[in-house]
Formats: sequence, structure tokens, C-alpha cells
Amino acid sequence: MILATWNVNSLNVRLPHVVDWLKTNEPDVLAIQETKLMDAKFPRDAFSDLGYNVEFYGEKTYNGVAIVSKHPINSVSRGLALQGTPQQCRLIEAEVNGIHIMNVYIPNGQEVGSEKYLYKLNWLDHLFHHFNENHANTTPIALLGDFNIAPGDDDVYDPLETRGSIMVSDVERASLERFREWGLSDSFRELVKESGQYSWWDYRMAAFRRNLGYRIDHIWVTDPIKSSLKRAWIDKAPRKLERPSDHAPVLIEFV
DNA sequence: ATGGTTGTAAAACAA
Repeated sequence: MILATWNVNSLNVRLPHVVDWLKTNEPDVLAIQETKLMDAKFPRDAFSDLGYNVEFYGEKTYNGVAIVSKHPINSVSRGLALQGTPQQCRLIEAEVNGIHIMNVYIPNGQEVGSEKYLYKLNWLDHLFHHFNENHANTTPIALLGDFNIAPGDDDVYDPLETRGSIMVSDVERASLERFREWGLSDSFRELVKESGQYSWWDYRMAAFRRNLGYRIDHIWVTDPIKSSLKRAWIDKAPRKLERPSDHAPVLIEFV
């Protein structure tokens, strides 16, 4: 079974890339973030024409998530309610092949200490409580998506230059570590130990060409999946295309 | 510290 995650930064613009990529890679499940599409405008047919089912949760201009799957998508649930703030479309979850798929677009946070940063930490708190209340770490769960956090110093191009900044700060990392303590493992790091492996490169400063990246897109899994992991990789090919997303797909294979 | 780029959508804002 192959699970994948990809922040496409506008499904409208990226649909040709996504369709080509699905044809080439044929994952069982693809979790998409930043569709930036209202549900009424979601290109469902583009996926069904390829033999994929799709469930989505979107809004105008920002955010938006979708689960694409060869298999039936059951028990779909959308959203994460935070008191006092309007809902943003950042979470969609479902059962696929006996696996609980949780597709997240964790807030970027903009700058450490900003209002958006506090929202990011608050959102992570709510996500963690949602885990504690609704799930057991003995069941097959994949938490995947754009986490907007580089878990370790090997996951960023320059740990000294970026130290303490957004996606790297100790507080963000500590918030994410709770999920590890709860029973999730970073599947990529279970299998790949090298540094310099990134999933996001800023559009600016020729960051991709210079490999000035961050590994912020993740597939974190519980032990039933971890114990059968075969492969984990980042597919940089779509990042090299004309008009690419700033993120590359991340994949795992397990039996 | 600022700026560099892309997407949305029509001037900023988010990333």
C-alpha cells in the first residue's frame, strides 16, 4: 500500500501536474493540501476519470484539503473546531482500507510570536486533544500532510541561520513531539537517515536550485503501520516542472 | 532587517 501527501498550492493551477503524477505513481491514497477551492468548484471528474474516489473540504482563496483514494473512502469527517475563531478548512479524515487517514494542513504561523503563530500552536493543541479523545495508538493511523514544522536540525538547510524561526522554533517542535510520545512515528526518518532531504523550497532566492529547503511535509504513523514499512521517499520530480507547487510529494510504502 | 516569488483576485494578504 502506498500513501502520499502533497501540498499543491492551488489545485486549480496544479491539476495537470496532479493528474500526471497520479498516472505515473498510482498511490493508493493521496492527501492534498491547499486546494484553495470551494467544494462546488472541486474538479471531481478529473479524479474519477482516473479511477480514484475523492472527498474534500474547501473554502474560497485559502486552505482546503482532500483525500484521493483508489479504495472506498468511509466515515469521512471534516474540520477541527476552535472556539472563538471561524473554521478554516485544514483537516479531513476518513477510513481507507482499515487505516484512519488524517489529512492536515497545519497553520504556517507566519512569524514566531505573531497572532498567526499563536493560532498555529492553538490549532496543534486542539489536534492533539482530538487524538487523545478519539483514537488509540494501537490502531492503524496515518497523520499526514503539510505540518509546517521541521522536526529536527537535519530537516532544514541551515539549522544555525534558521534557529528559532518559524517552522523550526523549539515551541513548535515541542508541540509536535507530543504526537511522537503519544505513539506516532515519523515514517520518513524511520527509514532515511541522511540530511538534506526536504519537501518544501521557497519560490524566492532560487531556493530549490540551491536546495535551501525544509522537510515540513510528513507521514506520521502508529506502530501497526510502522512495523510493516518498506520504503519512504520524497519525489522531487514535480518540483522541477514549469509552474510547480513549492512543495514536493512525500510517499511511504508498507505491506 | 529587507527582499526575493507565487496564488488569489483585484489591493493586499498568505505562504
